[in-house]
Amino acid sequence: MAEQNHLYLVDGSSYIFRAYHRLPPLTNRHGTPAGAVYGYTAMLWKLADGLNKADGPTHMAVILDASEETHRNKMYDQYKANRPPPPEDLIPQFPLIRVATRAFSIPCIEENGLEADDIIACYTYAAVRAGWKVTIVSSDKDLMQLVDEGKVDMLDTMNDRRIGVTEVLEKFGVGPEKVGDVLALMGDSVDNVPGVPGIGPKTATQLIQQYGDLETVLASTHEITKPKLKQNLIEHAEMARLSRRLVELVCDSPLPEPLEDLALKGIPPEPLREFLEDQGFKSLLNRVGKDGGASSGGARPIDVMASRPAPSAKPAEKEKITVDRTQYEAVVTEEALDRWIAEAKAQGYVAIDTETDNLDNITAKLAGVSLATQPNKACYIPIGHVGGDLLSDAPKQLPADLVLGKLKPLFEDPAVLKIAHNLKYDWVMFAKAGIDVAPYDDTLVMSFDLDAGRSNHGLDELAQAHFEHECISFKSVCGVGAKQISFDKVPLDAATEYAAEDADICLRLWLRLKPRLTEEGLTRVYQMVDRPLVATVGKMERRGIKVDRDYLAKLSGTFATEIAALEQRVYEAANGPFTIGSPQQLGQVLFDRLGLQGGRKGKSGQYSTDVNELERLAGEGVDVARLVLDWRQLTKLKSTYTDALQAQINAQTKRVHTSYSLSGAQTGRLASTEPNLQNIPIRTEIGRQIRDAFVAEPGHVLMSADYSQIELRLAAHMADVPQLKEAFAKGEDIHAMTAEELFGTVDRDTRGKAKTVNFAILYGISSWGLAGRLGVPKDEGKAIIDRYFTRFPGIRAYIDETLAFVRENGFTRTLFGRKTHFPNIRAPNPSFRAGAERAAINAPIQGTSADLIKRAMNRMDDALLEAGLDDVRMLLQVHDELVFEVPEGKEEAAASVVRKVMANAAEPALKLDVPLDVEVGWGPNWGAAH
DNA sequence: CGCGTCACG
DNA sequence: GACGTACGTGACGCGT
Repeated sequence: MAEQNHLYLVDGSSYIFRAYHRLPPLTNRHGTPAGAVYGYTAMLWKLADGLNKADGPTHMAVILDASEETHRNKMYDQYKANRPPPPEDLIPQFPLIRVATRAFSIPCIEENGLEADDIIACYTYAAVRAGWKVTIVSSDKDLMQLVDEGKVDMLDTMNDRRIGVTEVLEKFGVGPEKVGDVLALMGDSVDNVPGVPGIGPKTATQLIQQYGDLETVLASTHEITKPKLKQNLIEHAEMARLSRRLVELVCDSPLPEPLEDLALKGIPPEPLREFLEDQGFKSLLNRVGKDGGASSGGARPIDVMASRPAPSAKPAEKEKITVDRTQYEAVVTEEALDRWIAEAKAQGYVAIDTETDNLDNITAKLAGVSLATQPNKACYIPIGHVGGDLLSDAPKQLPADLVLGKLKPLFEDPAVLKIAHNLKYDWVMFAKAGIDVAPYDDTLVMSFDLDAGRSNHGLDELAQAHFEHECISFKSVCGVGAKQISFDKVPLDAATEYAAEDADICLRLWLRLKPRLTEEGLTRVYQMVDRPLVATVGKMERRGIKVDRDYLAKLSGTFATEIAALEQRVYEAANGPFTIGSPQQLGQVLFDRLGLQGGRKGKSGQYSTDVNELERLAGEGVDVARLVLDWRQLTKLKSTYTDALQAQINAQTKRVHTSYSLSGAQTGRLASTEPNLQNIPIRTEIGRQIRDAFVAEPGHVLMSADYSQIELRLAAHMADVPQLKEAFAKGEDIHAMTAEELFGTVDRDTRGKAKTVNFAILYGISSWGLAGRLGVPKDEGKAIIDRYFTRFPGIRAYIDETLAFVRENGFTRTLFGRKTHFPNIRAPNPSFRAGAERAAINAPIQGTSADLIKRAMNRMDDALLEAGLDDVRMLLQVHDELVFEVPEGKEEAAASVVRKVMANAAEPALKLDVPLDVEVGWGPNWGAAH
């Protein structure tokens, strides 16, 4: 039985865009990063399911746009130039299209230099010549040119509508063979095809109906009576001809794969099941095998985002892997490099890692780049290696310019997902080389979002924890201590094993962690908050902040003099010299030599000499104690700030570049290191001087914007405390209001106490601790807490609910879904347990605050750009504060944008019951900006 | 490398 | 009744 073959050509690229915007669950204001892929998967299933049915496919292929420029760009550089970049949460879905298609065992075709429309045209003509029927699965009006009665039709799966000649006539008023002429006249704003001004669909159709084709219209302008139309046709004749060529489909290119290879053989369940499990598409998963494809009840939306109660009290089972390092390849020829790049493109994702000569990525130079496309399939591309010593030559390697020139299109290819572990480091390295890595995933950030509080997130540790695999250690490759060598001196074979393994492990980790994000309800915080932050923070680190070295040196000198004077006075008062900086010696001097009373010994058997103890003694009139306190303050300021900060000024940029750890704080906060710019003094006048060393470039000011009492506001919202919410709404003094509620009167004393109590609440209160802080008996501390809970019952409920949840689940969540795990919440040791409980009460509040400022940071550069303030630069984040460098004269404009972005950071995901108040100030330096 | 101390939010 | 005495960080100096 010679049934007629029927080829279905799926326009994958256009489908995913429409699915993203139009699928019902995706009108959801957050979007879901797998939503468009889900729609695509469901659509593909429905189509492939039609095998053996009337008018169903016998052959099928998905056609994609290769990202390269096409001949149309050469004709017209404005072609598709007005396309906005795809939405951020759509980008990571592009590569998944290929993965999904492969899961159905359906060919996926793309070709450099050809758009999907052209490939579709080529296949359509070829199939028609072979006597086949063709259905083009798309609703792109350009493709309507291909429709042919009884041979070629289109299928718009969004509306489940067949498009034949009748439908084309309906839409264009002309047959398919004239559609190109109509399009040429009316233009196409989506592809930026110019057309002729003043001519829209109606006029274009009317003209083509009257004259037959474009050339005849252009040759007949003398007959046209409307003067403006006539003039436009004459003036823009060339644009119309150009437009005609732009909409012309290429139909004579060789087929990348022969027609017969597109035969549909049903849907083998296995790769499909794996893909659906990986994506967490549960309702589709239920259909695998069960109905053998019978159910085409359409795609039932959607459980992508359904956050099932996660069994996350215990981490997932280990999965033992076998790493075969002999399969790794050192890439030293152009042919090999091209082969790896092609492999990565075909795969749609690639794990990457960079090796450098230096850990400081602001000054480091690239030693090489490793890629991994599949487990055990990884390579290392050396580009900056030198000889191991003066006598040996550099190994054979490709020129760095050539390698980076070839990697750039891959690393910037929107259809290829780049995966790295701690991408921020690599991102900065590539940014220096003019490469903007995108789209990307970061397995460090994924691991942090999934397992904060119950796991470390280093690649080597994760390899051990997830795969029972021991990575080659950096030390074994580069050595330790004085004998340590930089990576660019490591011999090529050892470098390849080490570097390729990192990319290999990273890829395997990604495969393992990715599906857990949806399963555990973490896609939002990952996709919308932490993942974009990699690039946001990378930019800030590269910018750095200017520090006035001379000023710091002067301050160091002043401190040194004062410290020396204090030392002499301490020795006099203590009857002899000793090492003041040694708590051990100081304790002995105070409590043994001087015989002071009340020395407390801790578990180390050492006297405590901390600030509380010394303050107590100083209050009792012990001069040494006061002198030591002053000495400590000054030595701390000198060693940690005035001296250390000078050494941190980068020789190349003359600025200080901190590094922000994205996984540093379990609550979701950032942590700043080398140097820590989140603990620059402010609380004392003498320490505050250090802030004046942070300055703006000439012609600029530093601007500081900070959230006012953000954690208390969030507590008011989350615990639903009407009095607090009302006070914030009215802009009242919140501590005074608390004092009124607690003590019935407001004065300096009660307001101070109320402030302490408010903070105690945020930190997980204990009556003992509060009593100690307030310096009152513990009974009174307890009474105050009881009164607080009576006045603000929501607080009690919040604490009880939070504790009940964390005891049940082992983790807490912020308002945006961020998890923090508390393995100690059921610890037998009561002190561990109590500590976990206090931390668990605090984590949702501190973490939500972190989520908010991160959202603001991710949006800031775009908002500034939109306001024409692209020369305003966000430099630092200090938990509830952002610091900017602003050109003089633009302060007010910048302040307004910054305030707006920060104040609206919760929206549109959340509507808070309290306003977020942002205080903005500026001046020549950080100190003056407050 | 652990501890104590102290800088910040 | 034991436990330890507020949440989250990072850097420095001392002493081992």
